Amino acid sequence: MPDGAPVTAVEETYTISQLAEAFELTPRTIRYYEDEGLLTPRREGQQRVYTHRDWARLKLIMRGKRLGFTIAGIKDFLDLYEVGDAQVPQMRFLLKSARDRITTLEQQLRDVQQTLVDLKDIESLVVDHLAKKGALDV
Amino acid sequence: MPDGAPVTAVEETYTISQLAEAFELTPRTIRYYEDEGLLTPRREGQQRVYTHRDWARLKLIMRGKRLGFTIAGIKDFLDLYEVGDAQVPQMRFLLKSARDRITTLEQQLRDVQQTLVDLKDIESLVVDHLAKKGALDV
DNA sequence: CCTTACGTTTACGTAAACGTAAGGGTAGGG
DNA sequence: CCCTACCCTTACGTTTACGTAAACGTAAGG
Repeated sequence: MPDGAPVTAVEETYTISQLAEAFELTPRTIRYYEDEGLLTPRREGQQRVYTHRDWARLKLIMRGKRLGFTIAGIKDFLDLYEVGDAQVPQMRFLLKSARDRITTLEQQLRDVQQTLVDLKDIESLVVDHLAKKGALDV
Repeated sequence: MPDGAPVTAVEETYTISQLAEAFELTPRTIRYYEDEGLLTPRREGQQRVYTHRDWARLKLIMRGKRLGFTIAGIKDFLDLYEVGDAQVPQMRFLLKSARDRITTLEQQLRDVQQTLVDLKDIESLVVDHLAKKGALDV
């Protein structure tokens, strides 16, 4: 190992369109998330430079979207992951936020499970119906 | 029991504002759902008359909203419950819809569960932090 | 008869989450 | 040097899911 080589590898970075393609978004959308404070990429001149940290955040953002959260809701959620450097009153606030969100997620969990039960009932009902009609291929 | 009494009780009905209060919606919202084809109440003169069937549909609508579905998505979902009187091609379509929706719901289930794990981690992390700082009351 | 409380329709307003176009900068390749 | 392919900002357009206001009908109560 040559002298003076950095201990940590040079961090891998991404352009906006690389991120866009990876997450099947448009650059416009990613800039929008920045406007809303969900991402804060470094700048090189005018260009945005994204790191694996932004990548991770985008994964959380996409998950939040699949759960039907609003962008503002996702922002609050992301803030919860930044607990490290918070003072006591701020941490109390975060704790309450986290617990509130846990409550609604537990409701959502029940809703998803019940809906899955309903849909599977419907599915077998339809399959039976089709079977009787002689349209046998499930 | 006097002669000629109806076998089935007179069906209980609701006004729009009764439904609105029960589900914490506004009448405007309920009329909107009608515009979008989610509800089709009977009319008495000009007034809408809702039955327990509409009540049940509204419960499903609210669940769909908690799951982050769009109104159009909820409409498709409600249609699945109306399988009874469908012809074979229509039933094939419904079957595919149901299965698609099951797939995304199973993804949503995983998302909810993972997010709950994350949030509970964060919660205990914050609690520990507060404990160390002497702010002991959990 | 007048007010209050409900219901109705029609229609414009609004917030959220982007899409889309206009106009311009920069780096590399032929 | 020009073209292509990116990047940027600014700003107006669009869809969804209602809110809100106007203008009116009707039945009950004082």
